[in-house]
Amino acid sequence: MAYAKVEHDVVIDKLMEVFRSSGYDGASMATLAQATQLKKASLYHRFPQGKEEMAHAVLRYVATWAKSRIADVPVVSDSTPEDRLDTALKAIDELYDGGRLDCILRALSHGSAANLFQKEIGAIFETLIRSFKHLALEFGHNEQQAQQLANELMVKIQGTLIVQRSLGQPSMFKAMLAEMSAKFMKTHF
Amino acid sequence: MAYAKVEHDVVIDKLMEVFRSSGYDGASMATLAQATQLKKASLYHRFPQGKEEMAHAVLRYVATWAKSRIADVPVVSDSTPEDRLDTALKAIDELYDGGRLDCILRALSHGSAANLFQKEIGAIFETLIRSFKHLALEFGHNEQQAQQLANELMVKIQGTLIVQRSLGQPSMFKAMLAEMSAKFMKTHF
DNA sequence: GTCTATAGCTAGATAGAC
DNA sequence: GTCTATCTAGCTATAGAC
Repeated sequence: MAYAKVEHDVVIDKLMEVFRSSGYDGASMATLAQATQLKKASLYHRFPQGKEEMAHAVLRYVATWAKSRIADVPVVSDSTPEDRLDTALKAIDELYDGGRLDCILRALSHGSAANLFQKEIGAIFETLIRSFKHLALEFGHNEQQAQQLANELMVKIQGTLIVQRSLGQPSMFKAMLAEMSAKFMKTHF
Repeated sequence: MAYAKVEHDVVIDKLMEVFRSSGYDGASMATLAQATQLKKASLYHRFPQGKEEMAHAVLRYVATWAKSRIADVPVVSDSTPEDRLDTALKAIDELYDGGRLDCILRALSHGSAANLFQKEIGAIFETLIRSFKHLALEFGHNEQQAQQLANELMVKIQGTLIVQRSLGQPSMFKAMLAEMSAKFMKTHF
């Protein structure tokens, strides 16, 4: 590639920001160009298929993020399960800026994008669920409990983002993460 | 009004269908006209402020629905709390067609609509939460438990709709409603 | 109240200079 | 790789006949 890799990452990050806040249909080429500080024609040079290719690139970035920040935490670390859960949930908290930001996966799941990225988005959700399920197993939960906890975490992340926004109560997200953390650590006897 | 009221309701229903599936930004006047079987100019006659006024009308309709189908259930009925909870949750299940449909409140909460309808949408969420909290109190839950259960139900409705769609597992929504129903009925001692 | 027709604009996308 | 300039299609919105 002829352009610097770091700059490409910055472009991806800016594209993600626009898709996340505006949605796929709400993100225009003009907006995306302004955010990346590139002209529209330059964006088409990097992403010949336009918006759709940009969204794919963003989702590849998110998939990489999920693997490195969530899935690979148990692998690279030799710390306790408590530490690894804390690290993973802190990454989630950071990703959504304490619940203030929309979820990019949801933003690319609706409107005219409903069927375009379904497969990639589903795979990312599955990666996240599998990762948190493994963590739950480490705490001593059985197979079914671990699966339920991981599913519940995903559901509550998505649901809390929506309800918190609509109710204007910015404390819900962090409270939910703390509550779910306690649920993971508390094995039932 | 010069047009029949029943027809107006049909128009509102079709508008809601488009906003829900396409989102606010994805819903074009052409699409809205086609869905209502009216021409664009006729839509502007009924809704002089265009899309924004249509969305407001849809949200007024949803607020009425929430009051009549959820909030007023305890009032109009002299049945048991179990029956009333069942009726309310069946209304929710019907509203989302078993989790297959997007939530209109979420569809009108993002993109360029993010700040346009926040107040109305928040009020509808509050109505729903208040209603389910009252139901929880009837089952003997204390103030704090009832509030938590009602919040959890809202969060799980929204979150399950998203996760179910992305994972392609259409059974999650009904299972979640059944699980939450059990939680409402089971008072902790 | 409904329609046809159209104005004025912005969308996504491309050509071609540098 | 980046840019200016431009195309066509679709968008919101309105004028005015019936």
